[in-house]
Amino acid sequence: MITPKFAQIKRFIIDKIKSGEWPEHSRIPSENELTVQFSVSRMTARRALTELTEEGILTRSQGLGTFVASFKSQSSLLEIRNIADEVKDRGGQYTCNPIVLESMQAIAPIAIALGVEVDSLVYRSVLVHFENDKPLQAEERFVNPNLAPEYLQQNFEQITPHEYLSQAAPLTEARHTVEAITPSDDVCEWLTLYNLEPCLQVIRRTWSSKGVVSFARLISPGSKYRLGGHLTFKK
Amino acid sequence: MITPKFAQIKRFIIDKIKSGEWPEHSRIPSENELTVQFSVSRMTARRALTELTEEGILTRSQGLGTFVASFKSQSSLLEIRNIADEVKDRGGQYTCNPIVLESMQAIAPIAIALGVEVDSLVYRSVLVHFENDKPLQAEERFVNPNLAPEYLQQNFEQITPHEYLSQAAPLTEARHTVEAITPSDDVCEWLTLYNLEPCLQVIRRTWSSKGVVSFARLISPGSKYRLGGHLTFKK
DNA sequence: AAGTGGTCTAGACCACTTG
DNA sequence: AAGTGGTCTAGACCACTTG
Repeated sequence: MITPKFAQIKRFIIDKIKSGEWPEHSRIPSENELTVQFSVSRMTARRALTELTEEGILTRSQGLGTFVASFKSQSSLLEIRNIADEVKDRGGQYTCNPIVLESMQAIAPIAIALGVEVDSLVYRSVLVHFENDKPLQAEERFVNPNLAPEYLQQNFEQITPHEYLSQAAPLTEARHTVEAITPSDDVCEWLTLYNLEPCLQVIRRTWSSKGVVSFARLISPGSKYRLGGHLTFKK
Repeated sequence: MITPKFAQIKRFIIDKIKSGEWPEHSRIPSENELTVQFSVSRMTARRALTELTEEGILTRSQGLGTFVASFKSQSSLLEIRNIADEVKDRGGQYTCNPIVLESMQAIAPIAIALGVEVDSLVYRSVLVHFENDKPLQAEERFVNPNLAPEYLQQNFEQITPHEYLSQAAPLTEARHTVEAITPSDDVCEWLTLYNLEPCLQVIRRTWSSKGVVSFARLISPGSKYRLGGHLTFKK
């Protein structure tokens, strides 16, 4: 099996919604109807509906049915933006300084995050993104070599890791955590921080259809970087 | 049935993690082991593990097992959640300590953020949210009195400002910025921080159909709070 | 009464990892 | 070879909403 059945049903529903055939707030087929239509068990149809509900695309009501949620509520607080574009968009001069580019043996937490075997080879890059020659963000990234075998051959002064990986293995999913940290010695060196200024750390795992592509720590001085977001609610 | 079985298993796992019995990154029982232990079907044990994984509490690897993820509190960047629910959902005891509840004259930045005239009266509240009697988040909020005239009469030990305002003036829109800061003296006092630990600050403006309802600063110790997010890409 | 979603069972086959 | 998580089946009973 290449694409799981529940994923096919999700795709089918998303396509109906995107095409406009199933408008906002309209009722969509019930679990039982999908069960017949796709010749699957109810648990499988249900999984598609449950996941789309968690993703904010559908809403469900016991006894009533399943409905298309409002489109507006789907905007995300954290867009995945390419930092080079971000800097250029606000008129800054973007440069990048690669510091490390290597293969290494994955210790357990990295192997687990990447979904590879412990001690297998993974790629690691460390680079610093500059805005107008001032360090804006340090990026330490671990890459699954199976999904991006030519990662180490790239010239990261020309293309950001995020740009390259988006081409090499199209993203299907990302998870992040955001926290405030005291920078480690490494980070202070990378960002040339002389004081222990609070830093904003984003940890991001990205998936393509074949699995986890990479696992990155993005660290920026608190005084120079913030994240912004915008949400709209239904009704 | 009062508490579903999958929820009981989730609670069991969370308790083990909170008690320290199952430390960070340790392996926890497999689906099959839980199946025996709780006399449930594998699908039910699996549901508990799947949901905890989506909540960022566990990580899973095919062939390897299921592991405890890091400890810090998580919240979704993609939705506006009520902090009381967030704490309760992970099995913590939620309490709230209101510190300030007053009307004041709006200085310029606050008046602008709220869309009212400079020097007009606005409401201000400061309260601290506790998880298991430890300060988790300080909240300083400025409220537009035209849209929530009875704000100061509420008992914020019973209902959070966010809950109350959601009822009083249904939200239509929110904007936030997230950044890492060094806590001010005020914040250190509110959170009883003795060191200048980096803090995560979320600034949030919320709108109802009639305008800006409130403007809040939510500040949490970096060691105790993180935001999490989950994105799915569509094609 | 009929349909909906919510929970659950007791199986099955599979891909993946480890000994 | 044995254990792990990932997908799936064909049923079941339930609470809830509607006609």
